[in-house]
Amino acid sequence: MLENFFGQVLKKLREERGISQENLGHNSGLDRTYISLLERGLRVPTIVTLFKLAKVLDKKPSEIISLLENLNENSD
Amino acid sequence: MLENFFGQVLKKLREERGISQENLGHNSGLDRTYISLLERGLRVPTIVTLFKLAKVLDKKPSEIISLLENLNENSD
DNA sequence: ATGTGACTCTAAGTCCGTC
DNA sequence: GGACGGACTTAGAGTCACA
Repeated sequence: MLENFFGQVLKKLREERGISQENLGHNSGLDRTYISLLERGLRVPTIVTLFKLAKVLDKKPSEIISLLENLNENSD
Repeated sequence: MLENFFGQVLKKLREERGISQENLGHNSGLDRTYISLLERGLRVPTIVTLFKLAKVLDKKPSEIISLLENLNENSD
């Protein structure tokens, strides 16, 4: 369920920044609808995409992965 | 050059564990030739693949990403 | 401002092999 | 044991129209 966890984390971080999917998409060079796919767990990003998103969210990529680890531990 | 950095890190961690590409591939459920592609910087993994590799390498996925960040900072 | 379906295109990942 | 190639299948990257 890593896709879903990533989606949850992404949405949470985005909302913490108070920006829209549209804004995040634009500033990371990704399509708005693609952000939507990620947040709904319908896509799993490559690490390149992870780095792009992290930059706009003002987080280290490793911090985002770390959040994922926490969710992932309590589930398999 | 994120692909190249990931390849370097992967190779380093694998050799530290003293296992072959074949072994890493088998234990992570990935193809041996794909491990080779990753190490040579010809492919970039998804985060799902990252988690699979990290497990066999006995590292946290975030630790691996962290190593990447260090390499990446001094280059763009 | 977002969800969703229906795409196309490219890259992830596999499987065969040779050197 | 690993580099490298070809041919392949699957899934991510990226876009658009519409609700």
